[in-house]
Amino acid sequence: MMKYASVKALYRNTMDFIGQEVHLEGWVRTIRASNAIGFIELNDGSFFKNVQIVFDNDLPDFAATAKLAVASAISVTGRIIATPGAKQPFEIKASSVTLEAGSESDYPLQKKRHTLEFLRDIAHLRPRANLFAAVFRVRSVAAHAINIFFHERGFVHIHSPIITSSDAEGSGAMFRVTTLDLLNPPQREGRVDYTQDFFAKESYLTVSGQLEAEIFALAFKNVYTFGPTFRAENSNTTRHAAEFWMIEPELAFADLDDNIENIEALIKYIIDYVLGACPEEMEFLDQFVEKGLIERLMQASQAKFARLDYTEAIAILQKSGRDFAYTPRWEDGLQTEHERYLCEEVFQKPLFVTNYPKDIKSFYMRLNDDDRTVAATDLLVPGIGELVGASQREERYEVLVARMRALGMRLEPYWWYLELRKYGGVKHAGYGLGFERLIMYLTGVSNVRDVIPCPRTVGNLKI
RNA sequence: UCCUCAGUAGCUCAAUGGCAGAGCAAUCGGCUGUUAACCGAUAGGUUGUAGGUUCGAGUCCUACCUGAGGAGCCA
Repeated sequence: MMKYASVKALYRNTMDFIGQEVHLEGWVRTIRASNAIGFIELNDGSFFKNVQIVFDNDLPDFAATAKLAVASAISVTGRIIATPGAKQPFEIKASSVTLEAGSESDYPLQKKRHTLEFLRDIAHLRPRANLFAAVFRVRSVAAHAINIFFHERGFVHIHSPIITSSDAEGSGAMFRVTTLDLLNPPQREGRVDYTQDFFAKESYLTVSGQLEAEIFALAFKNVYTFGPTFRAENSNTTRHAAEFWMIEPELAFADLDDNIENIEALIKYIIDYVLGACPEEMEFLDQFVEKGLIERLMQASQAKFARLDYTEAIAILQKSGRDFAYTPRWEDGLQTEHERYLCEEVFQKPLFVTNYPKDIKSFYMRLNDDDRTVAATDLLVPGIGELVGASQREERYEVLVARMRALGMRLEPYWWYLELRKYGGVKHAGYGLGFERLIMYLTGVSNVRDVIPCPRTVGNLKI
């Protein structure tokens, strides 16, 4: 009895299929043929690996099949044969091969290593390359792991808004959202009159869902957001995209220590989940992208993350004897070279740096008793740098207002944020986890443009 | 935005200031078990763009464009 089979099912339950006739549909990854026998490697998208289809000149349209172009879509009927001793554990002896959609000879993906730069130029085809097949399945599985982690712990998933009227953190340039005619905008007293814009005020794409998440943390206790965020900064590095995804949990009745515990548990959960669910993908990444990747992740999952007070971090840097391009100074914060030294050389594992100077951190972070630092932490991981930015939030109304005034912020746009402090505004804490940076950490891929389906960076919006 | 490096065939790369080439891919042919298959042949070029130096520029100079890496900013 013939049945449809996914390639994943064939690999995961091979014994159930041996000797059976099955039907598959997928795309030709490679094909090679002589005048009497040929081999197709078929990928159906269900699994990282391909299945080998064998066809010989008993097939009525053998000659046409042997000339199939790479990337052609076909459906195949055939019998599963065990092939002990061969590179693949089993193969399919085809009794029929039907062309579903042809391909052309100028298909750019070859059976050889391509540069990442070239593959970025063909972003519409690169998911068919092994590297991206691995990366984007890991990305999907990691996203799922995050949702499971939080739901198992009773967190409520909040869909925070994409369009916002406030510059949430005072951080980063924002993309303006408008329906005004840019060639002839309405004006009033020499300036653009945004009261005539769609929302009757200035509006932007969000740079963070945090402030809105706080609203819901003070109703549901534990919440998280998981969605796109936008930064219009003119930054061009391997770690920055203009559009990226962020996970922003917010925990009420929680302080910085509770926050840190949650972060560490989340990251270990994701690592374990991905290693368990994507063994083929991780094996490939370990072999071709970063040697020792799996070992590195397993160690991170088992070891306790390091913790270091910021003031002590500066002292370590100053005593290191290293010739840094930027001399470590307490009031200047940590430069990339400082973070790398601490994380990759001193501790050699994920590292929480805590209690940063208030003057280099955002207004909403809770002031410590020393009056010069805030209850904030960055999680630094080897190879990536800052993976998570976290803080306990300033829940004391008067302290928050004083801080905002000191920074010259207008209070009016934040009226609701301040009001949260008036009505049962308990201590609470939260963090932002950059999802693309997490995927880089999990896959060993070193450029953010290669872990996001359609990357947006300065001057680059291809697809 | 700043610094550095690089742009030559579809891809990856050669070419001392002196005839623009190879491997892979493609196309055609051969081959009965391949798995980055193999063997033979064919085709493929405004050397990123615009100027300049020179008898002569892929090569040297200037500007610009594009890409990459690093820094700043950040997740």
